[in-house]
Amino acid sequence: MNGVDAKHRLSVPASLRETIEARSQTRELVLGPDEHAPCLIGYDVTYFDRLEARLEEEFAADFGPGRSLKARSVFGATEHLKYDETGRIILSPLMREMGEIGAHVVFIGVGHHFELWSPEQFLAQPGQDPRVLKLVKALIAGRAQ
Amino acid sequence: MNGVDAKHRLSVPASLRETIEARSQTRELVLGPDEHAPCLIGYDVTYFDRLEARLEEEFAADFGPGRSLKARSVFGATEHLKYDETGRIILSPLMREMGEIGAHVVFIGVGHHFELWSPEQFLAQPGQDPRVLKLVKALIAGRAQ
DNA sequence: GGAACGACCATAAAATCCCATTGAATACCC
DNA sequence: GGGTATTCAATGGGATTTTATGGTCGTTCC
Repeated sequence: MNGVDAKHRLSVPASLRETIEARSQTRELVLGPDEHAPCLIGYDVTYFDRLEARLEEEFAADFGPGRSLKARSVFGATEHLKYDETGRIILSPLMREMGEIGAHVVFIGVGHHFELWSPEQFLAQPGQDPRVLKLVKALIAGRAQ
Repeated sequence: MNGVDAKHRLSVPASLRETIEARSQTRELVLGPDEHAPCLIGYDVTYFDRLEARLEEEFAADFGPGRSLKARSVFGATEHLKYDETGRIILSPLMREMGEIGAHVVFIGVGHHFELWSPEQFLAQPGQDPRVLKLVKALIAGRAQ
């Protein structure tokens, strides 16, 4: 669990940075809303580019309204973020709103992408692994002191 | 959300300028009406060229009324705009009219293109992410003071 | 003349960089 | 093994730069 400071800066965990750099050869990541849960979803730029290409292909000859709607819902609220030498990104108001992000954030690695949760939202989510829940609870308790 | 001043100047967000310049090596963008939504749609010039080529392909040897109708609806009222050192474009009366643009504008990046909305029109559009809506509402409220 | 437009300069706020500190995990050595 | 250096991740805070935007001053074209 990492903190979000008064300047809305957030340290991306070093381990995550490592995999991002290995995959994309950049210090960038793409962040956007998750479609189904109150959290943010992030990936390296190569994965984003593949999504983009797929959509482009799918709607190749389609200048119609379907394209516009779909594209907007998929990409409309994503941001490309570079992190600096110390590994920090800045969370925009939009991201903070969509992820319901407060003073702390939980990073959850999920295979090819990762999720960003407010600890409270994470705990409130039904069907979580009790072991993970226990860990997050412990982390929150630690911060509370 | 960026403001449109009394001279109808509008700052293009720096992040968008960056991708435009990376893709097209120019400080230009193409702006036109969206076919199906009350907003403007913008591209870098290379994407515009690709759209043109795609249309050319689709209608190959067909010079009938369908082609010109489509061409008109896609390219009919577009403008090539250069932005200056400070990143501002000037919105013509036509653009302001077609996009129903008033004192403020919402930029939405959508993969290879972007959209320009009047905040009010954006809110009125069905199927939007409620979290984005909430933020835009807050921005409008903030500007209203 | 004067309205519209463009090239500049000015400024406040926000983003970004840079250095310092904390603190935990690891390596090292006796 | 116990205690102590060392490394590096995470973070705090100030300095610096960039962004968005307001304003001024010529120019051009009716």
